[in-house]
Amino acid sequence: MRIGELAERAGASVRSLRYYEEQGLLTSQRSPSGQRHYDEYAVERVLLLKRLYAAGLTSSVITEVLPCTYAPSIETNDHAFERMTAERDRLAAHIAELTETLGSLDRVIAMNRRWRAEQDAGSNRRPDTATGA
Amino acid sequence: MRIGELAERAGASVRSLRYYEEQGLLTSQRSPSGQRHYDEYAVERVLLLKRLYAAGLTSSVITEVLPCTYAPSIETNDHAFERMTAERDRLAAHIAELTETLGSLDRVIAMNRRWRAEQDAGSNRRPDTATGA
DNA sequence: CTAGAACCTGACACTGACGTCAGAGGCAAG
DNA sequence: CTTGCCTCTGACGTCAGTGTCAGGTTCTAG
Repeated sequence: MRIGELAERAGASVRSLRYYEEQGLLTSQRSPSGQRHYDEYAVERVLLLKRLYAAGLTSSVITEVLPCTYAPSIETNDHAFERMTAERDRLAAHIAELTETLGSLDRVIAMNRRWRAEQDAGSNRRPDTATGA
Repeated sequence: MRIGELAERAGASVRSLRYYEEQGLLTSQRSPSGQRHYDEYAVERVLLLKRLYAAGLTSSVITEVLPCTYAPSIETNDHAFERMTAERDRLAAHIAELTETLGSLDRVIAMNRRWRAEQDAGSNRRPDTATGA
């Protein structure tokens, strides 16, 4: 399949796919005329890349980590494996933090709901202390 | 307290604090000479700002949302409240996605662990299909 | 064959939350 | 008064992923 189809099927822009290749994250077979051709695996691969990007990994980090998911030769893998687990932990911590923030938002929302309920009951304290920050 | 102390106590850079003020997210009393002075509440406020930024909110979104946590007059609040709940939902969805990604990483790590266990048992299939992407 | 769509490389633009530097003024201690 | 640290404004730099435009080639349908 060519780049346009891959882009559509993986939900990425053509520009992004070329960028991923430029970063060494995606490979392609080139036709004699220079056009990129991909196999079916590429779709999954791009989806994974998108997820890793969404998880806050940078191109270079993904570069370090990808060998883990691709060609698991023990040699290339030692560093990649370490990096992978490190990023896993970082992500887990980040999720925990976001979950706390979600809790803060929920508290603020709850307080506002209460205020809206007593709309004209004339209570007016500062909610700052309720953010849990 | 002056900006340097606030920065230290809130774990932000001086540059960031000035930026927050520029974005209308943080206010300060100015001394006659123009120096910024903050009260105790500012620390909490900056911590909240940091969390919101970490949650992926942009300055303009925080601007829309902040009235909710600050001066809950019903008027300013209507839009802010909507935006707040919308952002809450967005954050929840994002956390869900990150959690899935975490699962993907865990699967990849688990596979790698197995490979490392059978180090020389000569099995060599592609792990691509195990990413769950 | 020909029109139009898709592709190529290369390069510059943009966004957003800062870092950082420049040049100038404020402020407490010796 | 001076030394040294803190602060001020203003402006430009950075990073990373992507949009977008330019100018040219390649594929495909009619």
